[in-house]
Amino acid sequence: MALKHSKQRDMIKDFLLSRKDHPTADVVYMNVRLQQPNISLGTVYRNLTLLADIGEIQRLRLGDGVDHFDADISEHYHFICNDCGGVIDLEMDSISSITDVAQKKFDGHIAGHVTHFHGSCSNCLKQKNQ
Amino acid sequence: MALKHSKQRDMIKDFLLSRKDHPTADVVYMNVRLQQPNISLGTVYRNLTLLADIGEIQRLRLGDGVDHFDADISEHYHFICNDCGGVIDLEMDSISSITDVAQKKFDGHIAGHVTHFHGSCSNCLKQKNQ
DNA sequence: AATAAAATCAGTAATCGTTACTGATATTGA
DNA sequence: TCAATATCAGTAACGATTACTGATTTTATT
Repeated sequence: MALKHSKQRDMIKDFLLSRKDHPTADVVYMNVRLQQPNISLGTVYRNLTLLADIGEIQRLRLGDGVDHFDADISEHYHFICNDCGGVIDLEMDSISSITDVAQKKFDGHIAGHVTHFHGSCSNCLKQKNQ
Repeated sequence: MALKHSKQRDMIKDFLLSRKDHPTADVVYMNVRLQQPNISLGTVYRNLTLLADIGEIQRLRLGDGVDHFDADISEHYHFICNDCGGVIDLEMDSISSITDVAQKKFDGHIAGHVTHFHGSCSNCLKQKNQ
């Protein structure tokens, strides 16, 4: 039952730590394979799921049908560009009070919320205005 | 190019209107099939997508890997029970100001947000306390 | 260091939700 | 009534993810 150390898991975590763009399992696979050519896609999926389960990384479901992964587990919010599909971390004040707003008239217990924002990133805005 | 009327599309929309629990495509399929036994699952998917595209229904991505559909297109928020998986409409004050909070330090354009809440519904809370 | 239990692996097959294709059918404007 | 075409049922294909299998690593114990 105890977790054993694995080189593959380390490489996956290290790769995620090196990226700020929240890659998908497939992107992780393609990149880790550069250093570890015979790693299996199943290993990537298994370790991403394991790392997310033990809380070392975050699994992001941003509505594009593909899971993204983020080694930054601090509470923060994401922006998805409708035009280029890019994912960007947002620097913003806390909105955790929305949980209280939702709790007010609800008789169950609200443990948390999932929020992300969408629109056009500054790069795509520039391109449109030309 | 013009949209033609279809009995199947009507039945799908009517079924969605009759439900408050945001069913998945498969649930729509199983139920509409009771009245229209030879309807195809592809037809259900195609019409759900079409209805969502023209804004007559809402497609909900709640993080469980399956799309849910809602004939109520007014702005409202959803609660997903971590225990039973049920989806419930929340009655709550507007939180649309979170878009402004996110916009403040962001140089792209934020068009909107996607939010849902999770925790334990009142039914599951009761069962745990027994 | 040698050993043994078991976690992890690579490789591959299977699953699941969804989409695309095809020839037949239904709807609609003329 | 007719022709154009949107929609259909049925089925095959797809992409993301998970499960399976026998081989390999890791790790605690000698």
